[in-house]
Amino acid sequence: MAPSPTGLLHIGNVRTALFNWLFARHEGGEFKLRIENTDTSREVAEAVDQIQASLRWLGLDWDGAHTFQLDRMDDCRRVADQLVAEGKAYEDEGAIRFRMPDEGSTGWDDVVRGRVEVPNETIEDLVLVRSDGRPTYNFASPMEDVWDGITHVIRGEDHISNTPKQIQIIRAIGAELPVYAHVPNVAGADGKKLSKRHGAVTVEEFRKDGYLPEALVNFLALLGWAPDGETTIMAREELVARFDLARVSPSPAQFDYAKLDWMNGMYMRALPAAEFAHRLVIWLGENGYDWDAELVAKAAPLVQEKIARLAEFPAFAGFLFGDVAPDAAELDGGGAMLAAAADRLAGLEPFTAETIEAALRAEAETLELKPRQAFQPVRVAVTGSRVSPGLFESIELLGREATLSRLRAAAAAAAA
RNA sequence: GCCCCCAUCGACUAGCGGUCCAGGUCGCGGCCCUUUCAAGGCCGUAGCACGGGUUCGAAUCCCGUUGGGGGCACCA
Repeated sequence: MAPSPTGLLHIGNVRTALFNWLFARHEGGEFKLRIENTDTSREVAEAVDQIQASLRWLGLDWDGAHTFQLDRMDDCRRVADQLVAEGKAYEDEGAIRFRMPDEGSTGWDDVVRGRVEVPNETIEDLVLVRSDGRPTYNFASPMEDVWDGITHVIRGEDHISNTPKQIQIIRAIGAELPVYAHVPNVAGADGKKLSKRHGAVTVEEFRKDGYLPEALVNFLALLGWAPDGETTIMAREELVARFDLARVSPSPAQFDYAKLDWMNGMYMRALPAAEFAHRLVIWLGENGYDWDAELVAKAAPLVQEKIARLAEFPAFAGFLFGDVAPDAAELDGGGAMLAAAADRLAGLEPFTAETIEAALRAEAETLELKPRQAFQPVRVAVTGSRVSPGLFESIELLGREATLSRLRAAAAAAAA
């Protein structure tokens, strides 16, 4: 994988990186991380650390230390001089340009696209070394592929037009060509390049939105690849075991956030309760919520089946961690039920979901209310919302004291 | 303008000449379950871009059209 250190990792690049990683792990090869920093003017200081943090979070581990393209500046310079000496390149206003052939064509067998052939007359003499001595990407990149013994170059389809240029350079120095595979782009719902206006695009944003890395990886793997058309949920090991570069589709895929949400929900529900609670605690901590970890752990089982992303937790279970402000209009004339519920719960022993449910159902019957009519005002009063985790479990967790004060305040508001 | 790439339900895809009046998943609609919301179960909706070939036979092969994407930097 060869990102340029210009900012946060884009999800489209991650998908490409994932294909590289899956391929390398499946084949028992190595996955290398190279930072392409020959454009010093666009470099962002923290980018390298951020890129590595994102890859680690996703579990895409690379082999050996990461390398910097600019470190090969002198080596590139030497090769360029050699090419000039051989007449294969020439100086041009302080820069060095490669002499592209004018006739014939340059082609390769792309693993995902098949044979690609480009007429040489459409390829310009490209700059190898800038007038300030720094090599360009199109020169340094193939050179590094050769020096690092890269066997497979798996990259985005935007590099297709660079490939014949890089092939010509590698041929000029008499080295062996790597295998090329150009994977399709990832587009937004409108078919255009995935960008901010479509939603989250950087790994950090997905993390902040509460997606699980294993769900994101599973989803991304299916963007342009499928093992058989039937299997959808696949753990990391299964993805590695079944991944096949040749089965990657050549047509671009649209990023479907709704399907990602569904898949993330599947992964969250499949987590052991303790692990789910742990993830919640971590996420809350990373996102500025200073909530009691023990209470979070107790609330976790109540929400595990009901939310699709960790970030939904605060809105859904926040009533356990702070005051609520129910909308009087939503109490829906439940004054009698609210007051009676408070009375019933006041002396209830033990105070458990089971006994709470029995008490409230008994009251509903007394008042001749349907469950829905009876419980909804109570839910609004206690949780501050018409949508919440299970009512009785929520009340038990909230505790008698807070529940009674909320019920009484709401009863008063409903009566007013 | 030139070069390259792509084309199956709204989306992701299976399909690599007959077993496809096209299968799976998401979404969407309906029903069931139900204290809300979800989850879960059942049922349903919807597609081979178009036109020519090749062939006994085409979603599958070839050509063209149309549509979409990418690239034409001393960016990567």
